[in-house]
Amino acid sequence: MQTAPRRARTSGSSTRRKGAAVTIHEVAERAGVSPMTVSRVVNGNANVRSATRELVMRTVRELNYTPNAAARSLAAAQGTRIALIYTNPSSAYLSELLVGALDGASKAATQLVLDTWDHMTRATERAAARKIAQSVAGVILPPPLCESKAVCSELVAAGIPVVAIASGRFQPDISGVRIDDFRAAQEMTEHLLSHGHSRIAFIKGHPNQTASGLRYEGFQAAMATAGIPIDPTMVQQGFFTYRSGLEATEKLLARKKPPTAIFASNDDMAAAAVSVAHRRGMDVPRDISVVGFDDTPTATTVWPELTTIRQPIAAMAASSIELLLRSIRRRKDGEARVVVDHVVAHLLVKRDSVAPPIST
Amino acid sequence: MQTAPRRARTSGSSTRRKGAAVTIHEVAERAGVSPMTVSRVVNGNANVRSATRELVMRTVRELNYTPNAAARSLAAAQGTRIALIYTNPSSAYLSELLVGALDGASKAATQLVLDTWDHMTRATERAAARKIAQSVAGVILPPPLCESKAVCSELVAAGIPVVAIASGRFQPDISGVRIDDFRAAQEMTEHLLSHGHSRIAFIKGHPNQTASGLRYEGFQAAMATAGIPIDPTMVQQGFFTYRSGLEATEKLLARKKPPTAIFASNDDMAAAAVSVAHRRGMDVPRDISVVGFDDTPTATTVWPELTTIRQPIAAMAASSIELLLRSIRRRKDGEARVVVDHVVAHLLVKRDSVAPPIST
DNA sequence: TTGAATTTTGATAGCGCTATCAACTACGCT
DNA sequence: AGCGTAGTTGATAGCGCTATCAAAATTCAA
Repeated sequence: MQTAPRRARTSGSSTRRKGAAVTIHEVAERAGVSPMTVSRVVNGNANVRSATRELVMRTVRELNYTPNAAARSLAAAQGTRIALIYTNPSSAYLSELLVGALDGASKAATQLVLDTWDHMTRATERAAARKIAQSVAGVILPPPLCESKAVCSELVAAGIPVVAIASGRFQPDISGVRIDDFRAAQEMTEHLLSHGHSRIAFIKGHPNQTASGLRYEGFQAAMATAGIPIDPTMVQQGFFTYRSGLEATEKLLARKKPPTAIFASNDDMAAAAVSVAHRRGMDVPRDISVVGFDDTPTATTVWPELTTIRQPIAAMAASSIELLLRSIRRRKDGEARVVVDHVVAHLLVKRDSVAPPIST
Repeated sequence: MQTAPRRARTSGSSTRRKGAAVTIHEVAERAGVSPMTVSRVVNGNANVRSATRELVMRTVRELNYTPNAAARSLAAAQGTRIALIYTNPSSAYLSELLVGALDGASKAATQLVLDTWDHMTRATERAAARKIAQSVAGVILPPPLCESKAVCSELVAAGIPVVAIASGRFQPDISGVRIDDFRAAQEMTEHLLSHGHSRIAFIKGHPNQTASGLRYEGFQAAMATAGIPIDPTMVQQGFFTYRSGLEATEKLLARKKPPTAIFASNDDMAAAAVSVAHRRGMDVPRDISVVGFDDTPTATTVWPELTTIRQPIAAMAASSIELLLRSIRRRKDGEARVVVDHVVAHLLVKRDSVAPPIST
């Protein structure tokens, strides 16, 4: 029990000392164990007798101890840096994603590094993945990067944990944090249905993203349940861009019997739909209802503001970091890679772009 | 010269050692000085002979040394954290701002903390400012927060350095990083003029932001130089929101002799102008040209893509961090507060929303 | 009951950096 | 010359935590 030296410092001459922060030594002393044991408990190491563990945990709670992040990462000599790699174009999430990730990172005292991978070939992506794998302990992959088999496999091969955000498919080997796209699309369709719409058009998302498929399936399911057959000409292929939304909507509204509602797979395309409707002299939502998906800033920028599905991107990013950290620690303790699929709740945000159809 | 122990470790048995990271010791050894001296140089401490300083700096550059953030904040017992406080609503900058700030922060091994101050009264803002001043060493203030006298004065009173981003006015007491809004607006107006436009309408920005005034003045100056009087009814008050742009444009286009070009003080309002024009059956840019300001994602989301002024927000955020860090260090060394006004270059981005007027 | 295999615990030695103060330079002065 | 005084530099001692390995306590088989 190295109580003596401790006492010496505590009562003694320690010239520089931070404010109130409780240290691991104080916890150790109070609990009557060594700092090392406290460290083990705090880090969830297995080899601690459960009686000891509980004693320490209680003390930690009593003293309200929080490990010092700087010291931890210094001692661990394992710069726990996490990379967030994004490909800008489609990513209207970005800012929220960053806010959440940064928040999670600073809570966990982890350094977050950003990387943009634009205009890359499959080969360059592979190379980049290999390179980043050497400098960070974990990677967060928002769409559409998380759909790239090349990137994922390279990262997994390098043995670092990966979390995919908002990826529709639950991939083997990598963990995911996402909403239930299927269910959300279903709810949105039901929402439209409940307003009395039946001629509902759907603008699909980019085919390279699995979420697109799930959203469409959710739509199909709701329509089927309502017993309304889907007119294939009322389903247009989009690519998540405003431009593609414009084109899809033009086709939809050029029909002799246009839809009374348009369900676009994301907000940008929904905004485009509103724009085209306006151009044709239609009022939204009086003449046609339009709904989007994602609740990006676009949804509240356009007028009328869009009814859409909110994904808690920030929270998702934050929990990705926690997830990553947990598996990094686990890996260090030699445990097996654990893959989790974390589904978080979405929310149907009702705004001003939906009304009952005129012809009801 | 404590070379001996150093050698021992270098050649010796050091069981745990991080990958490639260059340490302060390596720099010191190479430069033939003590680690302490390197530390002093890196931290910009004054008491180092300039010959020594340069030698060390060269070595640092040669070895590409980056201080270890964890070790630094552990030793200093004073985590150099800097806060980025934003008020979301108007801030379409956010994501770029964050990317830049994060980049700057990680380069400088500083922790960045984010804070949102929405829906606050002057009093709560004061309180929040006082509180944050205690937990961080510096603050970055993007608009519109940087225009709040209450916040600024509180922060300045607390003695912590503040950098205002993209604030039009150059405030005393706080440093700023911004573009030349006046000049940029002038250039944009000249651009329109050079295409043959003369009936140019202007949609002003929110009156509580100084940049709004400067942009309008730039417009005025260019028109004056061209010898074209400004029709006051062609100048509408906007508030940087899409909605306000909608209303302003409605008024503008309802006139018997509508403008041939609209210069909106930001991209959201310009996008709104495009939308209204479309609704009235006008083609952009054939029937009317529209230009924006800021080059936010909105500019490339709408169709046609907007000609606008690009502010290098990311770079501005990054240099804010550097600026802040420098004055934090300086303050620690007991030097006086230094206020700088850093004007960065803007860029006129020509896209598809401008064409010569039909009636020329 | 005893010895080996196992689990649990603690002492030691840093991680990379900086605060502190002592030591060592120049200088200018009586 | 002798001695401050300011300006530079370095040695020392941690910051709070964890990797490592040895010691101690426990379990289990024989």
